[in-house]
Amino acid sequence: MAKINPVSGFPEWLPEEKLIEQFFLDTVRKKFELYGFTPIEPRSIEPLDVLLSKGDDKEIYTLRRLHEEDPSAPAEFGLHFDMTVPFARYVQQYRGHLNFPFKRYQIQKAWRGERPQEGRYREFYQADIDVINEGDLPISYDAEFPQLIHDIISSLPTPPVCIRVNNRKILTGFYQALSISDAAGVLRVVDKLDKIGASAVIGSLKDELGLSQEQAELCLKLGQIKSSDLSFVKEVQALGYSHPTLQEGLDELAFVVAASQSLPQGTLLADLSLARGLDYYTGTVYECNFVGHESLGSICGGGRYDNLASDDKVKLPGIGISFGITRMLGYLFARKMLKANKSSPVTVLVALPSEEARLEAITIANRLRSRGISTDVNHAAQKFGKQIRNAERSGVPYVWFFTQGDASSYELKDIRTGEQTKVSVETWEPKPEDTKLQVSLNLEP
RNA sequence: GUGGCUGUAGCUCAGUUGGUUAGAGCGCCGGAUUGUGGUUCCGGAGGUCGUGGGUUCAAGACCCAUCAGCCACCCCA
Repeated sequence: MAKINPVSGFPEWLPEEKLIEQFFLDTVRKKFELYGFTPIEPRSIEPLDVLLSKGDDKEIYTLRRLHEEDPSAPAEFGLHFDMTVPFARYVQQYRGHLNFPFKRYQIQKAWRGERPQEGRYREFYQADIDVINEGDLPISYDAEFPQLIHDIISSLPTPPVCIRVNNRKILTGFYQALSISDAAGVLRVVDKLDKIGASAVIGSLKDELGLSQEQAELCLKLGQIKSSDLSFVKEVQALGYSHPTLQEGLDELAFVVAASQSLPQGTLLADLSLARGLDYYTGTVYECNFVGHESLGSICGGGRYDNLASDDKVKLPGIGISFGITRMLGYLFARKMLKANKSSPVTVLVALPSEEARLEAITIANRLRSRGISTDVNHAAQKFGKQIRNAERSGVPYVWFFTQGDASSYELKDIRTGEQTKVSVETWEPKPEDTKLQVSLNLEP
């Protein structure tokens, strides 16, 4: 092998980190199933025209064969950059085999060619849930997602989440009432309010989009409205403009906010500057941050799309959100904020007293394994001190000692307490906390 | 994709205006401790200074390119 180097944007975890990642993925998966979502795993590649169908400004990794007949021909396939667009294709393709409303989850890697930095990678896990229906999808589905997001984040060893929510109809309806034609442009600018500030938003709206001073100020005022309860409705109405789409959006957002009032204070915030990507969202949009770690950016986001999977005859509206698992982990790992109780799946290390005793050690290990206890045999007949140290370094909680040919000699040392007791290979059981990976959040550093 | 900062042992970092054999702490390995870890003490290994090229009598220090990490833009998980 030639030079070994990392590849920019393609993170690789160490074993302890991978165990933690697996813990995150498992936790999320169980919650998804708890809420009634069913797994699918569409292929990682899509025809380029599918990937580009909702916008052509994507940074896509394309795919080609080394021995292609015509190496200069344009690539036909690309790696998917999210789960939603391929899901829409999947639903259309298998519609006859699916039951609606179809609630599915996908936990897969996605690839984007963007320039990497912390929290932004070229290869990363997304944990994605969507519900899609034929005909109409009631607003009550929109209202379920904040509860679900809060439940999932609460079950992970991360900082608490703040879920910001908005409805695109409020923004587009309001802009129509103001006779603004370039709604998408305004969305893009107002979405940056938190980052660039009020005066820069006004400036961009006027200089780049040609809005009048009055239009720009009204767009800004709308975007500055935030509330954790229903008071945003009156604030919007106080601006003095009405439009059917605007009213529809207000009603929907009010429903979502009202349904989420049982969440802890500060978890849900109606934020009328929130717009998100321009490609397919048509109604409710969500975006989530870790409280106190806003610089990381959004760790979960999504929304409602009414037209993504629809064709001329049948409407297939859907709502989906995606959790940025790799983004969270990269950030938490870099700050050493995650602590695990073990760094190896092994529960028991059988100490090897001599090379001649190896077969017996393997027999002991296999007995334990047959009862579901993850067991390893030390690789060499080292001094016991070293064997204990090996266990300690791998995060293995127990070391099993025996004298060759003497089944009554079995003793088990808990290396966390130093305690050593006589045990039987047929009856000893580890405590649940010994076998189960536990990850905790360390906010101190 | 655009712009900026950074890159010296496994890790965190020193390294004078370019000058001979590149250092420290932690970690790692061995021993004290003759088969039961974590403390202490003693000893040891480990670096073509990210990589490639250039300037110079001389480059870890300067220049160029490239790769990687981070930051801002862009976009979003």
